[in-house]
Amino acid sequence: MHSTRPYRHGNLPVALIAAARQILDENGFEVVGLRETARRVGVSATAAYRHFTSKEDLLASVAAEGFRELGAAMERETRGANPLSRAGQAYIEFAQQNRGLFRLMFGPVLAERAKYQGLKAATDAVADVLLRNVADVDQRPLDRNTAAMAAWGLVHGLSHLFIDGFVPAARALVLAEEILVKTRLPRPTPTEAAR
Amino acid sequence: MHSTRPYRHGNLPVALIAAARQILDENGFEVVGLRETARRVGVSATAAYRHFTSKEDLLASVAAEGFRELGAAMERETRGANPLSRAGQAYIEFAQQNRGLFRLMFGPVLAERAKYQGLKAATDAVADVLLRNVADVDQRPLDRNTAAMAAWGLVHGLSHLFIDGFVPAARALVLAEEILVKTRLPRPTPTEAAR
DNA sequence: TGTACATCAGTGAACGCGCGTTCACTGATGTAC
DNA sequence: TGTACATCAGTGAACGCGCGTTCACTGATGTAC
Repeated sequence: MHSTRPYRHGNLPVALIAAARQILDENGFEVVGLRETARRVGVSATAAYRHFTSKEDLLASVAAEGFRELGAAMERETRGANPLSRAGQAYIEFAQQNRGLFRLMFGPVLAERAKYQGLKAATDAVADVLLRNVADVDQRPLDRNTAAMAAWGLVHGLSHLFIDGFVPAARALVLAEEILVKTRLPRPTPTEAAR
Repeated sequence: MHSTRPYRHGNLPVALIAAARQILDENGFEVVGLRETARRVGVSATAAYRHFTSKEDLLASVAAEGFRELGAAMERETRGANPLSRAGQAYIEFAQQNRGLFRLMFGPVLAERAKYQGLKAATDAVADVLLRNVADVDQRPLDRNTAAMAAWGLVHGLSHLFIDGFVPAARALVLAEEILVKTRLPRPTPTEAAR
C-alpha cells in the first residue's frame, strides 16, 4: 500500500470489477451497488463514470469476466477422458465457488444481455464447450443440439439447487460426480448401461 | 369497488400476498417491496405489520403458496402415462408462467428457509412428487434418490435457462417436451432406447 | 336490548438509510512547439 | 529542455428517490353483563 495516494489510480476499471466481484461473492447475492463498489476501491462513487457508462455497464463487464473464467475452467477439463462430464463438474464447482457472480451471470439483473457484446461472446463460448463435447456421448434419441441443451439444463439446475441450499453443501459435489460420471452425460451408450 | 371504504379490509393477508405475487410476475424479478405491495392493495405500509412480522415473513408466505401451486400442478400430471416427464413439463411451465415468483421460491431472497415451516413443508412436497415418480422409469445405474435429484436438476435448470432468456421463449416448451418425453426422464430403459 | 369496555386493524408522520446519477470543479498528465 | 495548453481521471456536494420499520394514535368491532 502506498502512503501517498497517487492521483491516478493505475487501473481503476480492473479494480472496480474485482471489487464488485468480491462483494458479489461475500453476500452471495446478484445485486451489488456502484457506490459500495467504489467505496471498497477507495475512490469516489462518481469516478466509476469515467470508465463505465452506468452501473449496469460495470456489472456486464463483471459478468463477462465470469463467463470467460467459466469457459476456461470447462475447456481445461475437456482434454482427458469423459470431457462432457468433467466440463459439467467444472461448471458446478464454479457455481459453488462463485455464488453471487454465478447468479449475476445468469440472473435477471442483466436483462438486456444483447446490449453488451463482450458478455454475449463469453456466454456463447460457454455454451459452445458443451455443444462440442456432446459429440463424445451417445445422444440418442436426441439430436446434438437438443442433447447439449439437456446437458446444460442438468448441470445448470444442479448448480442452482446446490447454491440455493436445496442440497446440503457437503453432499453436492459427490452427488454431482455420481450423476455426471455414472450416467456419462447426457446418458450412457447402451453398452455402457449394461455394465 | 365500494364507494365507502370499509374500515376493516376483509382479508388483508390474502390481498397482500396476491399483490406481492402480481408485482413479482410483472417485474420478473425476485425482489418486491413491502411498501409497494401495500400501496397496490390501497392500504398504508404499516398495516402489513398487523399480519406479518416483517417483509421477509410476507415473502415466505408468497413463496409457500407458490410451492403449493407448483406441487398441485405436478401432482395433477402424475395420473396418466409418463408421470415423471409430465410432472417435469408442468414444473417448467409453472416457471415460465410465474417468473418472478419462481425466482423468489428458489432464490437467495429467502435465505433462511428453515425459519418458515409452511414454506419448508410445501417445498418438500414438490421434491416428493419427483421422488415418488422416479420409480416409474429405469434409474440405472443411479439409486432412486440420486435419480430423483438428476431429474430435479434437469427440469430446474431448463426452467432457469428458459426464464433467463438463454433459449428463445418460442422454442422452450417444445424443447422441454422433446427432452423430457423422448428420454423418459431421467433416461429410457434399454428397450425404449432401441426404438 | 343497551351499555361499558377491551381488543385490534387500521392510520400518518417520522427515523435513518443507501441508492444511481448529474454537476461544476480541480489538478495531474501528456503533448506540441 | 522549457513552456503553454489540451486532455482527462479524479473530487465533493447535491438531486430526488424508495425503502423497512417504529411510534403514538384513532376508531370500528366484538363481548360481558
